[in-house]
Amino acid sequence: MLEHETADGLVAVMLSEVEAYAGSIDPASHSFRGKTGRNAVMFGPPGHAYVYFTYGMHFCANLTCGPEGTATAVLLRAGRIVEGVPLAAARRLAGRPGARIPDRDLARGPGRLGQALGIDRAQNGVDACDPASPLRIRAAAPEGTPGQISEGPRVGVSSAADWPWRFWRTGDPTVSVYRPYVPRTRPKPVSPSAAEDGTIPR
DNA sequence: TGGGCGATTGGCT
DNA sequence: GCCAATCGCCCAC
Repeated sequence: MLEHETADGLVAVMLSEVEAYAGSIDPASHSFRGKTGRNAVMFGPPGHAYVYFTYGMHFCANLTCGPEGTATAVLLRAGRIVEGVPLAAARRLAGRPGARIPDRDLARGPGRLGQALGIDRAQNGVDACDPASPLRIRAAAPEGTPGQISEGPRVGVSSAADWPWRFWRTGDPTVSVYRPYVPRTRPKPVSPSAAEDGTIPR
């Protein structure tokens, strides 16, 4: 379980889905090509939050897990909000007047989970194992039947997509919908004639 | 230094 | 099912 406490209140999430990323040996990992300003936290000690901004609008959270220097982490893909549901819903609905979101969808997906918890750049690098940290892991008794964990390919990665490093609670309705990687279609041609004569490269 | 594209999402056809 | 939104990262030039 993970919780984030801000001036607005506290939101806690029981994680239902994660993905593993393995540093320099994993072509799909942000840390595959070495240490940069963005991924520096991944190279640090375990138990810290690695937050990245993607698609111009989403903050996704990871927890580093391997020894310092290994740049291994788990992406927090989905979970069930167990505390602070009204606050999580308010964050998810901001800018969308009239919309309604089922509770189970509040943190169903990495971008949604980040928004529901109020995660942003300020949490990058914080020690989630420190009880005094605003963003911290919380011990929780396992729910349901032990051993009900499924595994499968990771979502949205363009390389090593077949590595079965996504793990989720079998049958949990808060697990995100799987979408296989699909290459983006190229931007529309700069001129109709260029498109017709096939000079636009794939 | 420029431009393609991403560990995504929500709205519309 | 398809596509726009939106911006920072990072590789290639």
